[in-house]
Order: sequence, then C-alpha cells, then structure tokens
Amino acid sequence: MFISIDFNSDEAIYMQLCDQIIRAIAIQELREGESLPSVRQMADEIGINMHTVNKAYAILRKDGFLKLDRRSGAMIAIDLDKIKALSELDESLRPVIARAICKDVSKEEAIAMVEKIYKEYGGSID
Amino acid sequence: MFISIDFNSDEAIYMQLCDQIIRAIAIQELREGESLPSVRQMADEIGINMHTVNKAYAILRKDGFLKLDRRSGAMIAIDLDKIKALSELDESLRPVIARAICKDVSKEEAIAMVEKIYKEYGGSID
DNA sequence: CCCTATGTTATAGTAAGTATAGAACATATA
DNA sequence: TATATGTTCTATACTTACTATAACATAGGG
Repeated sequence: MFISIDFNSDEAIYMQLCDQIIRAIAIQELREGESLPSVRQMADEIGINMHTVNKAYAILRKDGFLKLDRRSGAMIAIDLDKIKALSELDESLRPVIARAICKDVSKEEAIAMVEKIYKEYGGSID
Repeated sequence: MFISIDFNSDEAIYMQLCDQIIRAIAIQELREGESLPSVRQMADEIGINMHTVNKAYAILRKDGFLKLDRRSGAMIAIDLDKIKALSELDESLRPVIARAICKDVSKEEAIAMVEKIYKEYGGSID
C-alpha cells in the first residue's frame, strides 16, 4: 500500500492518513472512482485501530475527497467546489508565507518552490 | 495590540499567538530589535494564562523569531537560516498543494495566490 | 541595598483530543 | 442466510492544552 505511518511523529495518525491519501490522489496513484480498503482492512494493514481509520475517512468525506457507501466501501469522489478550494488554499498559504517572508524568502523563491512541487506531483495539471 | 485570539477556534491559543506575531513581523508591524510585552503583560492583555504566552514565546525563540532575555524581555530577532527556511517552506507547502491539485487548482492559480499574499503582506520583499 | 520585574521551572488540576478496544446496528451483496 | 460494509455506542488509557500557584535566580531602578 501507499500508506506509511510514522508512529513517532507529533502529527496525529488520522491526519497522516488523510494527508497521504490526498497526496496519492494528487499524484494520481488513486483516481476518481477507485475504492479504498474498508476501514477494517485499512486498519489491519497499517496496524492501527478501526476507529482511527474511520475518523480519517469521515474527514476526507467532509472535505470532499471521498464518498462512503455501506455496500461499495470508500470510493474516491472529488467534490470540485472551486471557490471553496481557493479560499482554503488562501487560508493555508497565509501563515506559511508569513513565515517565509520573515526569513527573507523572496516571492520568486516561493513561486519557484510551488512550481517545483507541482512538477513533482506529476504535472498532470499545469 | 495586534493580537486577537479566537477562543472558539479549534486552533490552540499558543499557536494563534505564534501565527499572529509572525504575521506582524511579516507586515513589519513588528521590526527587528523591537520588544514584545513580557509574558505576564501579554497574558494580562489577552486575558490568558502566563504559561500559554510563555509556550508561544519559547516556540518563537526555537524557530528563530525571538530572543528572550531575563532583563530586556522578548525581542524580535530573526535567525536568517535560509536553507532551513526553504526546507520548512517546502514541507509546509506540500500537503497544501496536494489538496489544491486534487481540487483542480492550476499551478497558475496557485502562483497567482502566492503573489497576491506577498503583495498584501507589504511587498517589502519582492 | 532593597524592591521590582524579568524569564524560567515545578507542581497540580481540569478539560479536551487521540488512540485503543469491544460490541452492536441496519443494510447491501454473494 | 451468511458476510462485509459504514456507523454508532460505551469505555479506558494516554497525551496535550490551559489554567493556577508558587518559587527561583538575575538584572535594573531608586
């Protein structure tokens, strides 16, 4: 599987799970319509509790990355609310950029880094 | 003061404090060499406990934004470790950009937003 | 020298969040 | 009917967040 949890990390397990699933979608390792392991399967594979996986899945559904169904399990289904996506991006970028500015990171350097990461993530979107 | 805490937020108070102080530095509302209120003064002004402020100050020192002194209080002192700053920026941007890509936010849109925020934060650095 | 203010540390308590465990439920599928 | 699904419930242990007192060494002002 594409999931690897760092149990020594200060980041919560369910958050690591969310981030890694989202990353897998971004690099198209997971595609629209594909199914994820059930909460119990995923929990067994990773070696964590079912409820921790369930929490991650519930957040991913709330944030518009998954649709959960009692019969077909968890399926990738992106909710493309562009307005919301942009405002969330804005909110996430602000504190990150504030830190960068304090450390004398120029606008050009920051943009170069964004471009680098976009390329790394497959360049599926230009 | 430039600090306003949202007590209903799910973000920890000491984290809100850190973010707002860093933002104030970024927009040059606080400048190198300036002093912040003492942990006790700041705690009184905001209406929170001394230790919560102390925790925020300690993190800001660790991350190279402040220097703390027993006599002169807390003073803005940016540690310009560019390598570290860039690697931290990289690490922070990754999950944010992964989310954006999933939501079909193009590279150009993301870069435009970075430019917008840089301009908002004063354009002191181009 | 005394008093005050500084950051710092220690202890303790409450509340909330994280992760675990076991059990049960309704429902859809094979 | 039997199985597997997400979902919900209760319960426990642990960690973190926040508050509350108290104390300490040290530097500066009067």
